[in-house]
Amino acid sequence: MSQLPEQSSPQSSPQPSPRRSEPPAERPRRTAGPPVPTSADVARLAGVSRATVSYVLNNTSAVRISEPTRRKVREAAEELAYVPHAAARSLRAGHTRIVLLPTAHVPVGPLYSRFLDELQWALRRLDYTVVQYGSLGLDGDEAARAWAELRPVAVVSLGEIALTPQGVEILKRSGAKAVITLGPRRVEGAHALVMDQREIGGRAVEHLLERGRRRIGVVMPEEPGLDLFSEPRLAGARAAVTASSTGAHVEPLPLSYTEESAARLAARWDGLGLDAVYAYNDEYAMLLMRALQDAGIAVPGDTAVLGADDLLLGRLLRPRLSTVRIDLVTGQRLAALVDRVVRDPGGEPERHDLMGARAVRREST
Amino acid sequence: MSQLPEQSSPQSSPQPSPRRSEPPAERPRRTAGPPVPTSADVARLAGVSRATVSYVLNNTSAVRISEPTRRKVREAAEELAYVPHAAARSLRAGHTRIVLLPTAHVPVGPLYSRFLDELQWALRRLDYTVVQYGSLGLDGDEAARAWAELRPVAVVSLGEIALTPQGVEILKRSGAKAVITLGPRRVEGAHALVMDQREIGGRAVEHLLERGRRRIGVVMPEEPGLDLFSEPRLAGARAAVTASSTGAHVEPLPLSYTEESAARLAARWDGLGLDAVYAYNDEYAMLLMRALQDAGIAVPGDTAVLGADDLLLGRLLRPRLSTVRIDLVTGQRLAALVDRVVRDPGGEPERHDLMGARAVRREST
DNA sequence: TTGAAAGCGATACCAG
DNA sequence: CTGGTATCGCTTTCAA
Repeated sequence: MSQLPEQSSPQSSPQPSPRRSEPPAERPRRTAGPPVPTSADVARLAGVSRATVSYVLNNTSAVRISEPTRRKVREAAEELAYVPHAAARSLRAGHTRIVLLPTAHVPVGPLYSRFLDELQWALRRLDYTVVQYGSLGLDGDEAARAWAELRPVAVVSLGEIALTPQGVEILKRSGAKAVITLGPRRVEGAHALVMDQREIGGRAVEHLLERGRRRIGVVMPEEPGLDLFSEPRLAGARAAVTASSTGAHVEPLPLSYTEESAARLAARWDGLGLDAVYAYNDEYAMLLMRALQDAGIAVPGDTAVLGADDLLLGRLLRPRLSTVRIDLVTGQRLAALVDRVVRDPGGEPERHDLMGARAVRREST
Repeated sequence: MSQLPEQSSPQSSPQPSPRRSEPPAERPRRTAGPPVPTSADVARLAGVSRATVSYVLNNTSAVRISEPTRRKVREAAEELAYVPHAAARSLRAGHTRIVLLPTAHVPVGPLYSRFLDELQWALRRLDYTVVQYGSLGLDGDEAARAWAELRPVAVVSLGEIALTPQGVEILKRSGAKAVITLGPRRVEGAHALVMDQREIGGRAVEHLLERGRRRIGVVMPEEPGLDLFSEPRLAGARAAVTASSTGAHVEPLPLSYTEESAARLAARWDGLGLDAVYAYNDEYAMLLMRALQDAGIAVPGDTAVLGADDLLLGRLLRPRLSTVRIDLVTGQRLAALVDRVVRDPGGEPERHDLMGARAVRREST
């Protein structure tokens, strides 16, 4: 089974007087395949102790190892293609450097993608191991428990999975120094950073009010998972109307991302008596705008259409799509924040505004 | 620094006469915070042994535990919010159920997103732990080593990170049962499934030839990372031209995803003498089509424009965008494949065609 | 400068 | 039916 000579007889090197009962030479734990080299294998090949191997490979500064020894160890490691076992290491260390990012859906949109890329890159530079944990179809506590098994030092929830206060508690008790919500949800039972989606809805409505519109539709995507974003945006829209004391009206408009759904909505548009619509984001806005135009409704003449995300594609339509531009925090800044919280978990849950939003008028409003 | 009483003075308690050198009450391994409960804690609270705890919590069938004991254990676990330590478990077990998906960029496009969601979901149902490992800015072997540290049972590379034959070797020697490339690259040194991007370019050109076009531009995105996809698509386009023996011509057209770049390309369009363009995907196609129209070039009159991915948004432009529809393998099928290879790693590296592509004519060609 | 050995947490043997 | 206990791979004192 094992082809490595030194594995064939574990007790070949005569042990003067084995106090403990000799295990009967059976170790077929690994279902098959060549055995994975361990630091002990490296030590054996290099003719040194495991401790020395560890010192060399980790460049331990507290200890001086002769250069020849170092080379022998490195060469042995190279030859065996030795890769340290992260689980064993972190078990021993008592902690990991894992930053866990739960993901349900891969977040949509180039904005989010870029942000994620930045975040990962910055965290890696801070020597964290970034792990996105696929959590599709797990509910709150179930998910939290699954994440906790990995003993991450930090969890940055992008908001696609509902993180409950109990979930946060589970994570913290499993050793997570930082649990950070980055999304539409309010602060949970613990450390959390808020990316307030309401601001987007607010800016959208303010813009439409400035343009003189008073009966405002707000598109609510029917796709699952998006309500975490769309609900707060609607709330923000409502708040903005109230604050404006213009007596304007906000009307939620369910819409799914298909041409049929858009056409159906457009068909009953006249009956709705709206003079503007904030369409959740640019994609829904483009879809709806086309449907409205096809139904003979003039944009922005009869109805203003406003998106969000400032996609390049929105500029390709005629009229060019007005939008709410979202300035996300840079991944680098968030990474720094994660690092700070990890190093000093004591602080109170802070509320950071990680997002700015402002309307960009083009031609559709 | 630490506010925990037992931490305040490590050597304060006088040591009477310990038989063994008493570890001086110091275990500040965990930098601070409440200690994470272990199965030993659960055992203590429940008044049983750790073994029993393990049996109960894992529903070990080979052993019968009385119902009262079970309840005690469960309650203790609940009370302590006990979560098993994945590292310890897999260390003991000698293997993990981790399927590692390296990610550099979050893949763009709804097609890919849906596919990833499906894959994750299906793998979870097969009881794998899906981990996306952020690998931005790691080169081949470096990345492979980092992945290998987690001892994944399988690695499914979506093709954003260049996986070298050595990388594959490293992974396999670290115990990975299945290493699967799913992308434009050819089969590596090991198990690999091929998603041949050339087919897309091929279908695109065939469609344009059928429509009577002979001088065909092929957009090559200048964005980094995309060349892994665009190069094979171009190769496929060339192959299709050759196979057709129409004497048609293919012209690569560098383009970056900005209006300026598109405008610049459109400005020199007449000089290029092309009567069709396959624009990599729908997004680039939409961008270019608008630029061409703004430059007074008729689509499809003067030039046919073809995208790929069949995005909904392509139908919103006028003329509606023709496209190459890509039928990706379902995540479920790939998950099953992963599972099969994991269970029987012996088989030869297979080459599966995981993708179909066909042109969909709308109005732009 | 190097080596021996104690554990980190969970599991699965083998006695009782 | 339950409880010791050896073990996985690695780091880190402590001794030599």
